[in-house]
Amino acid sequence: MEQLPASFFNRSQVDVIAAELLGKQLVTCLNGVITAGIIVETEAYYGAIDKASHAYGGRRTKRTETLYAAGGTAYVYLCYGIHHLFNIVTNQANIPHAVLIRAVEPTQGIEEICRRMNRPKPDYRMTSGPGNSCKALGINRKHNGIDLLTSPEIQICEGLTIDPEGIGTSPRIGVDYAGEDALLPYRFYIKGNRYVSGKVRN
DNA sequence: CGACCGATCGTCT
DNA sequence: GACGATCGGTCGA
Repeated sequence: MEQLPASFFNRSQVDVIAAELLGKQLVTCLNGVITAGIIVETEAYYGAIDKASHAYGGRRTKRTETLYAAGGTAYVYLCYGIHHLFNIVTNQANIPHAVLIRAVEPTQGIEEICRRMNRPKPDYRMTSGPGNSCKALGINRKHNGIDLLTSPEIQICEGLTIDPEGIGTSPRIGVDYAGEDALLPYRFYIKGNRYVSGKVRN
């Protein structure tokens, strides 16, 4: 499987990257077990100028430091004390853009994914939502800061080509605190895909 | 269905 | 000491 090059992640428009990540494959290899899925839902976070971003206003803390790494770095953090959320840092170093992976459609290692999610058989809810996607693919805070271009554990690879008309957009989910920035159309998803989270799927 | 609520903890104030 | 870029269960209609 062919990995995406650094030039894909180093670009300056994170919303364009978020849309183009739809259809790509997110692959993990943990203890020799491969699990993978097609990315079907993403959100773009525009860094310093985006009130919904952890790096709004150039905010730099121990946690957000990862966002300032070069494009292609993994940013993983714990949300609500329970869920891990996986992001891909984009743009050049010191520009804290990131794409949140909100849902994937499983393609490899489905039995292992069922085991991790404690389900007897495959179910479209298994990998719907950012917390579930992380758990299903075995991603956790240990992966924060790793370079996706060279890591043996997590890779982003070529996948399906998605027709622009098959892509839906909407405001981002769960960012009401961001004022007017909560309205920006920075959520992207594959229209009609079963694994897309939330109500808006078409 | 939709609305509500509890779980649970790292991070920042 | 407060608060989430969430999830799954429960309750009522």
